[in-house]
Amino acid sequence: MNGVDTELRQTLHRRGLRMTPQRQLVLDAVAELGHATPEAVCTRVQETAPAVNITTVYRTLDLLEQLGVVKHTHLGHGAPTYATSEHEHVHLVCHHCGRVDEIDVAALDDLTAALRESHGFRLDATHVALSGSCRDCADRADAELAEDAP
Amino acid sequence: MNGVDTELRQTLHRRGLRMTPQRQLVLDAVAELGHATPEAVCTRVQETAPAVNITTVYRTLDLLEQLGVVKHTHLGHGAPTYATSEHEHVHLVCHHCGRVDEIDVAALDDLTAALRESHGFRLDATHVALSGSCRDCADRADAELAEDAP
DNA sequence: ATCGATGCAAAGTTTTTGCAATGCT
DNA sequence: AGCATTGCAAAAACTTTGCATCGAT
Repeated sequence: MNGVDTELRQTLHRRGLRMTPQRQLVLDAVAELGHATPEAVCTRVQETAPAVNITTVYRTLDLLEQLGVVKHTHLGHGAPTYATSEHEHVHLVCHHCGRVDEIDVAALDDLTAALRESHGFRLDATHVALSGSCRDCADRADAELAEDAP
Repeated sequence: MNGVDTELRQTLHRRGLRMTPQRQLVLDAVAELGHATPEAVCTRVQETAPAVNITTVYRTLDLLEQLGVVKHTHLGHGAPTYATSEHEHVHLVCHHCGRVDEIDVAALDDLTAALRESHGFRLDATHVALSGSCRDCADRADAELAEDAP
């Protein structure tokens, strides 16, 4: 029924690990939520299975990441967020309003190539968010500046 | 004697705030350490003044940041790191070995311009680290792959 | 003398760990 | 049945808050 779950079951079996309801639910939650904190994943999972402990969510997220099924991203402030590996993108986080936009990884291709050439550094563009001001907050800041010194 | 401290004293006075030994020490520690966690700053400060509490370090770092004297950066994993505003650079963090390199902000100028044009997003390149593999870890990973499939 | 700054202790958040009980295969 | 997985509780890591005391101006 769910291709992602079937794939996960097989991946687990290959390593002698087991498929459990909790793991299904966590993976489903991550896939649905797009990019979610462990806390958010837990809340979502508990809507279906209230008994699932947040400890299990943390452990499952770690496991799924080791298996390459999900990846976490640091948005800058508090908790990391998890998303399925297919859903990879670069995050633009506004540190004024907290808004998160997503852009294509290709936007960093030039930078990736340059860093590799100049420093031997292999950039993982999806692992960190880029921080700054979104259009709205930047415009608002500009407007306020204009008031002070017209 | 120390220009940074004198400047700080004046900045504080403008807002009716006070210059204290603790604030001097915290600022000095941040300047010396380059990019340091609150914990590391505290340790450094306590080498000179053992009585200084980590609470004060947190409070002082927040204050110094509000004043624009220091800025914090999220390196990806645990605690944020603080550096003086003059010392701004982009961090390259290896998530295999934890190594942190610094590169010039200019390396992201093209990206900054592109994001601003395409999304109205004003990138603050110094606020987040770029994550990936450093040259050594990448080479090591390549070598191991070559062993498995020669 | 005033009022901001500090230290201490305690609590809040987020994440990890140990261990007995559970349940997948 | 065997052993991975889970839940619970406790600890660890990181940060914030309340309050009485201290000290810069």
